[in-house]
Amino acid sequence: MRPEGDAVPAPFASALAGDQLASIHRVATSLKIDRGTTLFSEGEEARFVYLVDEGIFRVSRSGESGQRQILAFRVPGDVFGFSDRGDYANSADSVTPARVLRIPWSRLQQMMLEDAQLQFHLFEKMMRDFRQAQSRIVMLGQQNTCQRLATFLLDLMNIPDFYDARNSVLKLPINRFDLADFLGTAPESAARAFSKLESRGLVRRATSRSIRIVDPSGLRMVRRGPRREARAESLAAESV
Amino acid sequence: MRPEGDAVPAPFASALAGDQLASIHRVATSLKIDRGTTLFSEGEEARFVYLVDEGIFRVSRSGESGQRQILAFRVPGDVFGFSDRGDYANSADSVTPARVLRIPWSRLQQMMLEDAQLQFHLFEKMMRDFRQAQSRIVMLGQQNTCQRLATFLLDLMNIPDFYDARNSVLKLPINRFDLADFLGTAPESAARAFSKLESRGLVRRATSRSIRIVDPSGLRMVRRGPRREARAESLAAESV
DNA sequence: CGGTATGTTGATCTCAGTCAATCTGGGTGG
DNA sequence: CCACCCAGATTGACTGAGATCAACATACCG
Repeated sequence: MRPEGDAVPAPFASALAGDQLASIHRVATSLKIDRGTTLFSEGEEARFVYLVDEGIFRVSRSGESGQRQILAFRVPGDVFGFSDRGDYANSADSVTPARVLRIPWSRLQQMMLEDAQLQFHLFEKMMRDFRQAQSRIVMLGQQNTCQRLATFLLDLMNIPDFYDARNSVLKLPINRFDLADFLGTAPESAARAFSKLESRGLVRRATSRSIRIVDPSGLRMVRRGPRREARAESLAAESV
Repeated sequence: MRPEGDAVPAPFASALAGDQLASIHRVATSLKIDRGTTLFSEGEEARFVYLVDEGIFRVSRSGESGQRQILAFRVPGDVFGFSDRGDYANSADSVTPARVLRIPWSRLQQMMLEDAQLQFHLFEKMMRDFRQAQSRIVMLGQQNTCQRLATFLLDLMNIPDFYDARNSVLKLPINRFDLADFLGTAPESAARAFSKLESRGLVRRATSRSIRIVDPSGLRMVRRGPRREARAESLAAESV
């Protein structure tokens, strides 16, 4: 069993081999995307799959009552937009200026059947996304707001684009509204969670988009939650 | 866009073709499993993938503090036990007496690379599981306990094994503890949610494992939640 | 028939959602 | 260049859904 195991972020785990990327390029279109662009919406006919080249995308699903759940953020190397019986099950918009490869699903499907190796890469990507989704189920089912925020911050810290480990400065790619919809909380609760982590000396807010990570292992403690059995009192003094 | 769309349950969506099943049988072992048997636990070396033949399995992940989140129940036709960098990320136990095909992952991997069609079937299964996981993210992130229970019941109603549509009787395959860990609530909250649905005349509890579905469309209303805009008062009277 | 595990209900408390009131920083027009 | 504006962020006060603790009911099983 691996010991502590912060999840390895998807983009760095398995990139496509050069020739596979090349064959994808032959059927794909490279697109420059402005910030805030909607690539597709739930219920639309799913004709394209997208491979992120640069930038960040937000994959979300909305209930009829205005609630929105952000399912995942997609960063370079990630693939999204697979069809659910012909239609998109989710929506996707860019959070930053971005560049993607837009791949016709019919062509990709064809290529997957012809190139089992390529298909296997995509299978592994899908497996990773599945794992990631499962981790989010645990987060939403078991953790309180502070723990969720700690989890989110620790996940981001694995991505060099966002975390300057030298200065312990973490750049947040999203605003509080998106963060709240990702964590499944109200924006106010997200802000309060930041306050709490700050008052415990684990992080320090510089701007709303940039924080200093003061105590990473403290963050990991928060994520794990208080030990229920055996010396629960050591961390039970929540009321600081 | 499809209109109302209760999700099609996994096992009936795409079964493996006969010859593919046959080739899997050649490398797999069919196992009879007693109720309550642990197939594997988180962190163990992931040497086998499992295909459910009969019975129900529980896939779960546990935090250090004793909390357990049930990620999914697996029913006949479902595949589970894929490795996360060599190890199982989750645990799996049988909830009923069961029968599975145990497939060595190395052999399956090999077969997937040789038979792109077979691999594609597994890819589609994985995609469906991924979708299912995303739906659970939405459930846990956005819905209250009653809505979660309604969602669960409606999902079960799509599986003929559990739902006798003729008599509107739904068999629950699990106890309240498992249900609670699945819904991400306390067992008491699950019981209270049942009470509430019953007091609203949507279901009737026969035994703790068998309920009569009185008003399916009412259940769907609960799942959707109150319309926030436009005539919110029509359903806002929660305090019955 | 006890006896234990499960299920339900009641009472209380806590966390997080809601509403409202500032506070802040970045962008704009004068 | 500066005053203003406004969306986003934070904090406070209040409230409600759900967790927790405790009591009781029921069912299952030897």
